Amino acid sequence: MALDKEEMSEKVLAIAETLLNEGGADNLKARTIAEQAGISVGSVYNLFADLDEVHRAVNMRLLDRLGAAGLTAMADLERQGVTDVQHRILAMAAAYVRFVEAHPGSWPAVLAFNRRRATRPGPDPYDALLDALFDIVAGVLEAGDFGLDDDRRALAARTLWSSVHGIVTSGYVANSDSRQAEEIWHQIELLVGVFVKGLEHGGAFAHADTKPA
Amino acid sequence: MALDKEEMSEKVLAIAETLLNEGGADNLKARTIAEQAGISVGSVYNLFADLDEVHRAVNMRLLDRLGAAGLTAMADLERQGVTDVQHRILAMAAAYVRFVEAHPGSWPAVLAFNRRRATRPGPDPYDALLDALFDIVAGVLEAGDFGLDDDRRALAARTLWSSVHGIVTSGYVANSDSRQAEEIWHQIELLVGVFVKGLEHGGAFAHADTKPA
DNA sequence: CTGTTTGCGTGAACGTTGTTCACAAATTCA
DNA sequence: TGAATTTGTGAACAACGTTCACGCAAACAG
Repeated sequence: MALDKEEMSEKVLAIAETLLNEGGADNLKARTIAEQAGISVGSVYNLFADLDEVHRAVNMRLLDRLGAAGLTAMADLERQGVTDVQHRILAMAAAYVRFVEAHPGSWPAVLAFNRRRATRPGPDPYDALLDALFDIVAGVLEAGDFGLDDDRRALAARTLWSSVHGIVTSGYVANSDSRQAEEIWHQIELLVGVFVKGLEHGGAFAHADTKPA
Repeated sequence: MALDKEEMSEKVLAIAETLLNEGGADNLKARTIAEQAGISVGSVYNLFADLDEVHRAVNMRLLDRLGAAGLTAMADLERQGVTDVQHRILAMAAAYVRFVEAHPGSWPAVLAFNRRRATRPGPDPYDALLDALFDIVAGVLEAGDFGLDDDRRALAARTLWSSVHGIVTSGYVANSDSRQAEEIWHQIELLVGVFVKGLEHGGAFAHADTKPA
């Protein structure tokens, strides 16, 4: 009858995700988790080393779902026979925006947590998940045939996606009016349009001789 | 002999800035401030309502300095007679990157704090400072003569600067290797190059008919 | 000059947090 | 069944933000 260790971990993570989404990182408290899960505080620390591990696990799940949403969006467009690069990038961005909007509290927590982590040894599962997103974008750019070599295409993918990310996070810092959502989408449309046009005209190779000091 | 109330506030802010820069937001503790400033905990709360107000004040100073750095960079280029849009945008971005690199601990704290604040009534001094940065970029774009109306130019400025911001923040989440700094600058060069090329070829008006669901 | 008022610095104290740990219960093994 | 091992428990600890009754010193009134 009693829940398995793994099942209880899942329950704890589900509770943690709800708490994060409702009140941000400060709302993730050991005692609240224990109470809502029907276990004691000590048991939480029996399942996870500390709250950081809980937070990390929740973030992993979120990033996993985000990657899946991106892949789904791409698959949908493929089914419709859409091959236009601009359309596909915009669809990826739309999936990203939808995801962030669906997790108003926990997505900022993902970023804040990710920024706070110390330099750890070994390959980071975090980076692996983010790289998966970059790879999707790079795949779309590959179909665009802009005459980019692999390195330059990967650079362009990271640049484009970091830019989308910046627009979304900059846009959602303040009040989340509906005007805000419109502004964000206008910026994304402008970015993607300009980016594709720029790549078509070889802007990726336009080097200026200014360097940072 | 004893410090003025204003002088003590300055001292507290200087200490707070150092603490934030060294250990992030979690390192801003009332007792540490009190100890280093040579006053009691209560006195800190006599000068500031709570630690959030201290953090906010530190962030204001940082944003102020960032705006000043941007203006200085523009003035320097003007003195050299540089009017090229790409050069000027890159100089702005370089100033931004330098600033973030100079404040490895407190700049993430600015972002995390800014993201956490509740919807407050009235005009936000935060937004005012950020708008000042956008205005500088918009001014540079105005000199580019891309055939943009005011609204569209403002949108382009926000888009471009949010993108730069995204590249910088995405790049500095993990280990701050020197390779990381190079990657960031490559992305910024690519972004600005593509952006300018895209604007020159009317990419800002290239609308796709895909909309978010 | 003295008594009063006002303002500010003080640090003990409160409530809440993450985390630990000695112990009890339960489960597994021999 | 008895022993051994694992798992669950909640009281206890340290550290945190924040408050507040108290005392001191300066400013003011008479």
